[in-house]
Amino acid sequence: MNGTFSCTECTLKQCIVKRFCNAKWQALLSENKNHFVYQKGDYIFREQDRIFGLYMVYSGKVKIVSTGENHKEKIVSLATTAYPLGHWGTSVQTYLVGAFALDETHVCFFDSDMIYEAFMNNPKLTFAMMMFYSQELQKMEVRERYLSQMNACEKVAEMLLYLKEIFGTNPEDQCLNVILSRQEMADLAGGCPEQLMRELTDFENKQLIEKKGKQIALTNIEGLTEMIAHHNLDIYSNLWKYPLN
Amino acid sequence: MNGTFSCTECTLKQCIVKRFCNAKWQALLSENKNHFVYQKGDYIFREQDRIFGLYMVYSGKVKIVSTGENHKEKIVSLATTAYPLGHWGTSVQTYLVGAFALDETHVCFFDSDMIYEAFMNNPKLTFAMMMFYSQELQKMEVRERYLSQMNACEKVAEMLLYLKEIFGTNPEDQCLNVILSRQEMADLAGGCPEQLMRELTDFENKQLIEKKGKQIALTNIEGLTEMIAHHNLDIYSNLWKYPLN
DNA sequence: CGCGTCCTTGAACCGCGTCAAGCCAGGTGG
DNA sequence: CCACCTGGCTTGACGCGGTTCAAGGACGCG
Repeated sequence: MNGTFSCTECTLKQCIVKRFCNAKWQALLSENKNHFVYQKGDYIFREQDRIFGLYMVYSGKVKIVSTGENHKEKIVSLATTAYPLGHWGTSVQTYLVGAFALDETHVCFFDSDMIYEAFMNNPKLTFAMMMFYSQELQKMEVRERYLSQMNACEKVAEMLLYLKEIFGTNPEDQCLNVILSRQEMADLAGGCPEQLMRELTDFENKQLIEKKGKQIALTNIEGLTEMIAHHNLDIYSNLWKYPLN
Repeated sequence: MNGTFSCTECTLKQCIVKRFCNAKWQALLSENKNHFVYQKGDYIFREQDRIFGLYMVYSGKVKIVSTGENHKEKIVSLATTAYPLGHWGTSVQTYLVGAFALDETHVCFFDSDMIYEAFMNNPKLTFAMMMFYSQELQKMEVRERYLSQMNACEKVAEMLLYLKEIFGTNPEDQCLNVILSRQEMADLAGGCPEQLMRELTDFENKQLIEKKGKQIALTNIEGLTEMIAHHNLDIYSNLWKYPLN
């Protein structure tokens, strides 16, 4: 697919391009952008890949990963609709992280030259993008602190709430709208799958969650929140929300 | 001090304002900015303080901290000349982190209204600031991964190299150009002072460093780098450098 | 039906944080 | 000028949490 999705006709209200570009630039970007579709399990880009432009998620679910020794992965963040991917920059030429589709994912792609011109001609777009990065960085700083101070059980609780914040839950059965392997959940919580397992069964015994096959229902969100409240996360309620609302 | 330091006459080449504002805006900002001096031990701002504008470090040494339960601090980053402090934003009204002077520190302060106008009228300034945040965020993502995978000894090595990267070493005796308490080093490495101590004495026995009172001399930087190289930090060499050079 | 992959649980080891006690240095007051 | 005191530094011993290792179970697919 190429250029089949028009920005001017796009109904995505959160999109930063849609919101902060004037009509002329919306049309210009729309004409020249690409629209790609990735299947569950595809890499959108990998660590060390060259950067050619800016990816914006149109729909779907993405994990952002960084790989350590022995190919041990850490999921450093999650992305969905309206999130930029991989933090495009001009001085760093290659991605330091990888982006992986957890589900069928549609992305818009703006090549570097074009998006640079857009930034130069739409101050509000550049400003909004700066705000986005600035706020993500603030969150990350607080996150660095609490991840270093939480124990395994708290990290798992935090992970579940983070998943809920980004992908949401099904209102009917409270199930998370995403399916991850135990390994992936451990990569996100920052532990090993065995320990993750123990915490999950423990949570189930305490009736905080319910395991339904690969699905997880969050039956007591307040209970989970209380478990980690003492880490000075009163800011938690809006910590992981999309920052430009 | 107020308005005594003129941007137009400033010789600081790294300053983002100096580099990316036109002459007219340099003069305008210069007239209306404030210049503050903080002594060693002063807070520039604390967590939860209201945000009134943007701080830029003119000279000195600053630690950025986040506080957890029982007032346990984590140093989430360090800042020196030309670094913005606290990630000014319009939607978040209060700082999520605190900034603390480790040494006599001079800062320029631009109030929110003024800096907003500057951003709207100087696309290259906004763009450069966006790039700064974008790159800091990338570093932070990789950092989140390796901090979660390193053991105590590696974290201490990483901390020492980070200190060198930001504040540098004295070419004569290789001593770090900054003095921190054991507690602060532990807050930075993400451990307890006792463990930090053990690693430092261990490093000294291995002739990687030398303790000279409160000073620390890095006598074998390559050795320290090798200790953590297996964490896929080949990007380390420029990872913590000031990103806009 | 058989195989493979992931999930799950148990057991053992060990790294590191906690606690406690001694040490050293710098500051203060007699 | 020296004795005392206080706060940070240093080292040792202990115990717990979590990772690792190993084995059995469940599920899906050919």
